Amino acid sequence: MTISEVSRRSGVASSALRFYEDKGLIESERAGSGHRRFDRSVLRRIAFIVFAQRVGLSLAEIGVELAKLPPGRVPDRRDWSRLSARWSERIDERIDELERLKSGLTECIGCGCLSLDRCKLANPDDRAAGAGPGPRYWISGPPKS
Amino acid sequence: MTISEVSRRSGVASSALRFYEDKGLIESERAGSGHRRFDRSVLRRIAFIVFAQRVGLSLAEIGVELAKLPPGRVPDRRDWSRLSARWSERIDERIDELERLKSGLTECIGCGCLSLDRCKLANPDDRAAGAGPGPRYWISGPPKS
DNA sequence: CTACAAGTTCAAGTGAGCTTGAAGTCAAGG
DNA sequence: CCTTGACTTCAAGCTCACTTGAACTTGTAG
Repeated sequence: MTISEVSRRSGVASSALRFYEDKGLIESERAGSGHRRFDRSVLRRIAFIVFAQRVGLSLAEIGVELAKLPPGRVPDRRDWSRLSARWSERIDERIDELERLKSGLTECIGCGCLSLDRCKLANPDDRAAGAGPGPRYWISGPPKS
Repeated sequence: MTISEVSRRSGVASSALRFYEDKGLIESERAGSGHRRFDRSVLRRIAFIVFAQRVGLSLAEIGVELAKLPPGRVPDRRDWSRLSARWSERIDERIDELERLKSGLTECIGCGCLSLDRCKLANPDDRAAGAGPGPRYWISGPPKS
């Protein structure tokens, strides 16, 4: 398939596909002309990438996951489901967080408890500031996750 | 409170606080020295900002929400809960999406259906590509949301 | 008075995830 | 032969959410 066909069928812009290839997330061969030719199996890979992004993984993390697929052959159902297993956890964690946020939103911001340095919801690890850059460690802890 | 105290109590870096003030998300007065002095109520505002970010709102969207708070007085419980109401929807949508992703992950990527231009899960609006930049319209539809 | 920490502004840098533009190549149709 | 359009590379640009650095002023402790 040409890059434009892959783009059309996947909904991902050609520029993004080249970008992904650059990053090693997908592969292609070259026609004599130098044009990319993609195998149909790339569509499933792209699907995985798109899904994983929605789940909240970075492209780097997605790359790590994709690297676990068997090299040299087209991955089958079981290869994919092995990868998928780790997602479920991730998704559940995220859902849990959202549930916590939802209740915190009424129980915590609505009431008077939200002093931020006290509130268990906002600050579950009781961390002081300065333990890292910006607010991004908040609520779900340091980004080992 | 000084900026460093707000930073310590909120867990948000001073630079981020200045950034938020620049963006109009928080306010301060100035001591004779030109140093910022924050009212205690800013902590709740910051809490709201941090929470809202975790829920997935951009700072711009958060600004719009915060602008709905009554001007000229410290917001009370009811002011906050009015804002919060719209969150619940947003959170629920996001949870729904994650649930869909979770099932799609086993039902769709695991099996053979994931052709991306067909799969209802990946492409619920049956959109062709080219309808926008990048893969970001995927799965949850165009960003009117 | 001297340090020094903490504050200020403003400009520039960072990283993620792409997009856009310039300049050029290649294949097919008229 | 000429145009058109799809492709190529490479560099630069963009948005978001901040961070960092330079240069400077203020407040506090000894």
